[in-house]
Amino acid sequence: MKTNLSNEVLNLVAVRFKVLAEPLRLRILHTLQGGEKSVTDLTEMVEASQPNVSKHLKILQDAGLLHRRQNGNAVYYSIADESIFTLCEVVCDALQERLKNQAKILAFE
Amino acid sequence: MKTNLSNEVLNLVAVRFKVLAEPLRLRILHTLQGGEKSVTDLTEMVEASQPNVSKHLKILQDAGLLHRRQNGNAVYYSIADESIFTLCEVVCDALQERLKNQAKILAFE
DNA sequence: TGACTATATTACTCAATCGTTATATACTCA
DNA sequence: TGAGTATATAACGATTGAGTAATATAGTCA
Repeated sequence: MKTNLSNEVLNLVAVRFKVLAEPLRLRILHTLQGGEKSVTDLTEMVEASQPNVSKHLKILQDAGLLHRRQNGNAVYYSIADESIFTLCEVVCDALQERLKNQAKILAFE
Repeated sequence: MKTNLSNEVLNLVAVRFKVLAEPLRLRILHTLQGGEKSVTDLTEMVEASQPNVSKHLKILQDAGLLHRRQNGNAVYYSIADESIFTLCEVVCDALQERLKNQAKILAFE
């Protein structure tokens, strides 16, 4: 990536990161990695209140990360953008690398 | 990534995303992609106040993203974790993909 | 040492956002 | 239609974080 990113693009990227910067939203996304879930399912699985889950689902959907499907009384959400898992993976790898280096430094002192 | 991420790990990932969720910090990182810069240089290049830049530099350094080198009166910062550029790239690609699909949908309606 | 420069820190204001409680909306089924 | 269930929304209190202005710290050089 040698591109010269404009401020506008960086703003959009920041917005995307902001959406992913909430533990509960990450938990929701991670849960949905197991496939489509209803709001009730999610509410139980992520152990949060229903209004709170609904609010975060809206944020994730507005960001284009989730797909919404209504069936009768229930609403089902699923992952619309798989790139988020790549992002999490890259972050996890970087964090592991960092911890490994810190451990190395500690061992030498 | 089929791993079952614990809440603790997701919290750490969220923290990392939070660090990257500020336009000014992204601008600083992007500027540093051109190589090590002093605080004064950065302050001019990202067009922000010196105290503000210093504050964000501290946040980025605490997160392990930047390396700090002091030479006399000046302090030089450089990228310590290249993975951030991968992250930005993945986000940019996803945003482009999304826009492309939206354009396609508009064209058919 | 004293003036100057570079960087960091503190105290403050303002805006954004999380989670909660209460309530609204909308679908289903008897 | 009316009761019951599922989801969304509104209003609120509390916290967090960005940017600024003022100041502290620390290095350089005459």
